[in-house]
Parts: sequence; structure tokens; C-alpha cells
Amino acid sequence: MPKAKYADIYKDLKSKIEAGEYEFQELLPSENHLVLAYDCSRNTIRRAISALVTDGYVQTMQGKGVRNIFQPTSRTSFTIGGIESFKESAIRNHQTPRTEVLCLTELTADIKISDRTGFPVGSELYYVQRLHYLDEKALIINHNYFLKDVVTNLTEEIAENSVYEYLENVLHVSIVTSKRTMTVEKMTEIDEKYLDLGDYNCLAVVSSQTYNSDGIMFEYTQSRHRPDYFRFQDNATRRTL
Amino acid sequence: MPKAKYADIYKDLKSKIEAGEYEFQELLPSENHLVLAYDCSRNTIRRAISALVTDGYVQTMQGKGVRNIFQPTSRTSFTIGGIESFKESAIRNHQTPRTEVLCLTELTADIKISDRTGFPVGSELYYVQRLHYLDEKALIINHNYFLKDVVTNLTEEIAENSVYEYLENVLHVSIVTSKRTMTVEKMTEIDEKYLDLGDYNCLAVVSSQTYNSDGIMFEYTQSRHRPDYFRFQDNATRRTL
DNA sequence: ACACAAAACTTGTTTAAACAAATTTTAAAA
DNA sequence: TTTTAAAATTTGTTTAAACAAGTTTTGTGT
Repeated sequence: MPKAKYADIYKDLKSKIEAGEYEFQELLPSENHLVLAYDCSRNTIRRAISALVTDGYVQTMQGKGVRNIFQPTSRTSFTIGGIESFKESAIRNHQTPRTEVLCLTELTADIKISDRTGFPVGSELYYVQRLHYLDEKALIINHNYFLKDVVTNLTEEIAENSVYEYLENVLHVSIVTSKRTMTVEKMTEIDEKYLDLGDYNCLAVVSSQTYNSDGIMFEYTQSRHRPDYFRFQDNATRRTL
Repeated sequence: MPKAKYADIYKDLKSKIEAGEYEFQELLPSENHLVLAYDCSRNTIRRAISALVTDGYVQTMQGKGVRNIFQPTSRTSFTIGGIESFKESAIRNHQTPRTEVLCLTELTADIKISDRTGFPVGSELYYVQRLHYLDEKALIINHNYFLKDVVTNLTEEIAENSVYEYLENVLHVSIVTSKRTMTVEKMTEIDEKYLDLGDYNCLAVVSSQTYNSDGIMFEYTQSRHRPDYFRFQDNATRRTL
């Protein structure tokens, strides 16, 4: 169902906001006006606006209207947001990605791996260690654990290009939810060997558990980022629940 | 409108999930069953479930059902998620907070401050520097800039307790959206002076711009966290938009 | 000119209904 | 027993309508 109407309206409004069609702090047309403009129901409009709210593009105010609070960011460094592959992020930030596979092995989850990753003991896994370059600078070391039941026949060529492309286009595995944790950790010998850390003695570490559309966790990844090129953006809304 | 029905259903389902009423990976009752159980419309049920999805509690699968993917986390360190004050986070993590005000001054935004904070040049601001303790360990240095038009009559007593409580309960300013950026930065002399950084030579830095219900940005904050106690959790869903 | 009330307008919540799309179950046929 | 088709179930999208709640505008009366 990728032809949802609210998604089209969302995209259209988003691009208009990004193009500066509405001033910063200006009110968007009211829901009733948008209903006429897009020839749809009010619910559909509200759904599109709701998506813009979670993106931090607009702010709704009961009785007043919907205010544009979008401000273009100067994305000088590698910025991560939603669920994206390294390749996708790089392209979005207009940079050239390259990936080097340091290691690709198969292993069975023991108690130690199970504790760290969340996979049950005994799970058959692929373990991949990769080095990600951006504009020929080594920025990220990735430690991936993939469930072999889901990610079948993983090869070095696939790992070098994009595992996510392989998952979505070849295996038709759809990624849905990803639980992430960000921490700061001391550098290891491996980090020091592959990344140019300069004076820094620690890294930004993003650990994530990813679920497919069957609700199965099929990936655990630890991404270790060179700190001077790490930037994570987020948009929080205070829930009245 | 805090008596919304979908919010009650959301809370009830959430507490049931947390209480282990549904097994991990088990399907929740179908929407139609929940409609009968809660005596409401299907839309209201869907709204509650939608909130659980964004919280990472459940996963919806078209044609199949709604799967519980909640796993209790071992929150050993200070974990931040939505828009919360330091005090709220501490209480949620069952720890004792204490705040020390290092400095409280008034200033006018020049070009340098404007660039860093996003406030227009000439804005009248309060600048507050605070040290946050958790169980008597100094963990965070906070640099706050508040718009004086909104945050009127800020005192050291208020800053020591909770500015957010003052905002919501006294000034009736409702916080709505917060744009956050996480980075890793080298320590400064101030960081070194007040925080016990051990071997670490950098910190986790969270910068945020906070908007009130009028769509006005009234706060800019930079929180500098002791890295070994910093943990940020997130839940990303792949959008098909 | 000012104050106040009413009306109009805006977003927020809820219900009801219909259909689409994906999956599972059931039943029939080979 | 196995296969296949139909039916039932489940979530996803959209429309229409009504009312609630907050804000702004309008108009009336003093």
C-alpha cells in the first residue's frame, strides 16, 4: 500500500516547507483549507500534519493553527536520524561512501554473545566487521551480527556494497523497528588501529537491535564512530499521555 | 483535554505489557476484540496502539496482528528518552537528584550567542550554569539560555529545584517540541574542574532547542555528560512515506 | 472609545462505516 | 492425503459527521 494519499500530502507539504514556501513561524493554511486544496477528508490532512509534527517541521496549536518551525540545518558532518544504512546516510549528506570488509565469519551465540546482542543462546549468526569511509576518511567501525535464518547466504561482496539493499531488494525482508542505544566508550586497539582518532581517547557508540516485519530480531549492530564526525539528531515531543 | 480515552487505553495496555501479561512475541488481542473490551471505536484503539508502536512496545503486522516486542531494560545508568527534566529522569531511574547553581546571570544575545543558540541577536536572556548530581556523583554540567520574555523572574532557588516545574506549574508554559543534537566533544577546563572524568578526555554533549505551545523557542540548553554515565535510548521506525 | 458577548474559526477527540490488502482458517475437490 | 479455492480474520486507508476546546474576529451596547 505505498500509494497512500496522506503520504503524498505529507511529501508535498514537506517539500513546500523545505522550499521556503512558508516563512519560519508562519501559519500553514488551516485544515479546512487544505481539505479543499487536496480534495480529501480532514482526517487525511491531519495524518499528514501529524507526520510533519513528529519530524519537527511544524507545531500544532489548538485554536490557532499549524506553525512552521522548520529551520535548515548546516549538515557539516555525518548526521544520523531514522533507520538508514550507511550508504543512504552518505548519499543524503552528499558524500561518497566506501566500505571495507575486515572480517566475515559464522558463529553460534554463546552466553556472552547472547547477553550483549539479545539473540538467544545457540542462534546461528553471521558476524561481520566493516570499516566505513566517507570521502576516503575512515569514520566508523561496524560490528554486525545477523541471524542466518533471515539473512541467508551473506557474502563479502554483499557486505561491501550494502546489506540493507540485499535484504530489501533480494531477500524482501522489510525492516520495521530498531531499538537504539547511544553511549560513549573508551577506544579499543581495533578502533585505534583503523580510525584516526587524533587526541580523542573515546568514541561514540550506537548499538541497535533491528526487527523485521515478522517481529523477529534479526540484526544486532554496534557502530563505533570517530567522535569528531559524529552527530545524532532527534526530535522529541512532550506527550500528554 | 487530558481525559482523552485513547490515552487511558494506551496507559492500560502499556502497564499490562510491562507487567508481563503478554509474553514476548505474543500477539495482543485483535482490534475488534479490544473494541469490545474497552467499549470504544476501532479508531480509538488504533490510536492507542499507534502510540505503543512509537514507544517500541509493539509491532503491527498487516493481516497477522499486533506483536509484543517489549523487553525490560537493565537501566544501570542515567537514561534519557523523551522531553524530561533532570529531576524527572532521576526519579524514573530511582535515583536521588541534587542540583548546584554555579552561575545565574542576565545577558543579551550577540552574534556569537545567536549563532550557537538560535536566538535572534538582541534577545534578552537568562544564562544559567548548573551542576547536576545523581546519588552525590557529579554527572552533568548544564548551560541553559532562557528567553526572559517567557521565563520571567528566574531565581537561584527555582534553578536549584526545577525550572521545568516552575514553567509548567507557575508560569503555565507548556513545553511541546524539542530539537536535540548529540555529539562527543573534548573536555574543557570547566568540565574537568567539576566532573570526575577519570581517564576520559571527552564528554557526551546534548544540545537542544525547546519550543513552547506558541511555537516560540524559549530555551537553548547544552548538557555536558560524564561519558561513563551517559546513555541515550531511541526507537526508530522505518517510514514508508 | 471601550467592554463585553456572540459568532466564527481553529485544532482535538470520538464514532461509524466502507473498502483495500495481507494473512489465516476452513471447506471443497482432486 | 494433498492441493486448491473460498471464506473469515486482521490490520491499513479513507470518508463523513458530530461535538469539545481554545483562539480570534465581529458586532452590539454602553
